[in-house]
This record gives sequence, structure tokens and C-alpha cells, in this order.
Amino acid sequence: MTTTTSATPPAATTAGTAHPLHTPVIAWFEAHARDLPWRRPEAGAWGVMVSEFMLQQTPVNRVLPMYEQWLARWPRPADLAAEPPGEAVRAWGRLGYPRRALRLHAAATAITERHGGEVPDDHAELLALPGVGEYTAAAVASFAYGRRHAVLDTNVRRVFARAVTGVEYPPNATTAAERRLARELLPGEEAVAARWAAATMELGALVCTARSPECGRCPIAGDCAWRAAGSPAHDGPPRRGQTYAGTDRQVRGRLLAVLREAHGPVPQAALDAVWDEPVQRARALDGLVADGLVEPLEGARYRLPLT
DNA sequence: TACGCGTGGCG
DNA sequence: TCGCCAAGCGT
Repeated sequence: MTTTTSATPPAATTAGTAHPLHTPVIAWFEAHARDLPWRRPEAGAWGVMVSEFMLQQTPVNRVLPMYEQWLARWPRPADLAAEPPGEAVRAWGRLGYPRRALRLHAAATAITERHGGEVPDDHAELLALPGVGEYTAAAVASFAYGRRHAVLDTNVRRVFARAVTGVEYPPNATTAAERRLARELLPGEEAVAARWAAATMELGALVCTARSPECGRCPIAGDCAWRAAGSPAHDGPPRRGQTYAGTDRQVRGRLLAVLREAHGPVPQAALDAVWDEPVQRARALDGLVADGLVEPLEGARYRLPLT
């Protein structure tokens, strides 16, 4: 829906890199892709970058309203860079992992200072920005600028693990073999490669999901190595779980929530009220300060960072 | 390499 | 109910 392609070329690629999965996956994408705001032309590269930061480990539905608020308030990198980092943290709301807000603010500052206010289109320059790793650099270059990069996120890794490798889940950490496979499967033609990147991600997000894949709706079910093997259950080390209850993360979340909602300096006593165990509470607060998410003031008071 | 880092919805 | 899961990054 995001483009008006007529007559999709037959998995056309430059070298001998055409692969039987290209055409059905891209055709499926043309028919079923969601109309997400960061996929519209008016989003621009900055919109794509903001969405990618927000989508790091956070579901689309929770990102949508925050994305709209951020783009309305800060339509260009320089607009965000002109405000204190604490404003980014406050506007992050309850999206989680608030260090992303700090890093997005720092990235906006770097873009303003080093790139004339324009999000760079070069993978290496993107990678040099705070909070931009291998995935995000490839995603911005591919989705915003149509460049040819293997985009390996959790969705794509799962699709490849199943369809090509024949296992239910990819390894815990991205391996060299996965990167090689992703490069090998990448269509040779730049515009097709960008389409493929978005299409494989969308297939993983909508059909080839982690918990209950809907193989009946999958355009490549007939070519899927995992199905051909009888959909064997995951075998190997357990997938990395995330602990939360009772951890420092939960304490940090509570402390930061108080600071987000306050608009002046917050006295120590207000922070002490959110967690009764003093050692853990102090450790969590120290961590927030060390991360730059909280600024300590004179007289045992705290606020979101002004610098 | 493995771990720490938020939050909330779903099966 | 509660563990799993969600477009990762930095160290």
C-alpha cells in the first residue's frame, strides 16, 4: 500500500542472486503491509529514525501515539536538540528503556552539529550516532533512503530460522551465519532489496510470529524448511528470559516515574516513598544518575537532566 | 559473550 | 496466574 508498483518484476536482481522467496514475500507485502505513519513519505528520515528508536523492544501499538506526539513537537532533529535532554525523557512517557530517549536526544544533537540537521544516509555515519546499532543503521538507510542493506531484526531472524534453516527460533545472539545468510538472500537491486527488508520484517511481525505462527496465511509456507521438517519444537538452550519483579529495573522505573511527573526539583523523601528497601533504592537512584537520566541537586533534591 | 535495561498485553 | 514476548543497544 505504501507504493503503487505496477507489474512487480520477477524477483529481478542484478547478479545471480534471485531467490524463489523474493517474489511471493514481496507480493504478500504489497497486499498486506500495515499503513504505519513512519512508512508514509511525509515521515522522512527523521520520522523513520524516531520510530526505530521507539520500536526497539517496544510493540507497535504502544509506539503509535508517542510517535505522533514526538513528530508534532519535534518535526526536525534540531527541534529536539534545542531542548534539554530531560524533556526527551519526560516525553518518552511509559515506553520503557528511557535511556533510548536520552540517546535519541544525543543523536539529534549530533545530527544537528555534524550533519547539518539532516539524518545521514550512510550506514557508517548512522552507526556512529548514539543509540544506533547495526540494526537501526541498516533500517534507517534502507527504509528512509532505499539503500541496500541486510536488515536483521528479531522478526527477520525468526523468518529465516524457520523458512531457510528449519528451526523454530534463531539463536539468542545474532551469529555470523545469520548475517551471511541475510546477505546471501538480499536482492541485488537496491530498490528490491529495500522492499525485501521491509517485507520480511512485516511477515515476521504479522504471520510468522513467535508464539503462534499463522502458516495458513504465509506466502512461503510451501517452501518453509521448518514446516517441511514437521514444525519441530525449539531444541537447545532456553531463550533468554527477562526478569523484572523485584529488580533494580523496577525500582528505577518507579523513581523515574516520579521525576517525569514532577516539574520542579523533587526532594529525596518523595523518591524514598516508592521503594522501602533503602540499599536497593539508593543503588537504583545512583544508577539513574550515572546513566544521565537524573540530575542530583543541592540539598538532596533531584530532577530530569537540563544538560 | 552475556547481561542490564521498562513496560504492559496476551495465551 | 505468570512467563513470554515486543522493529536492540552498550558495555
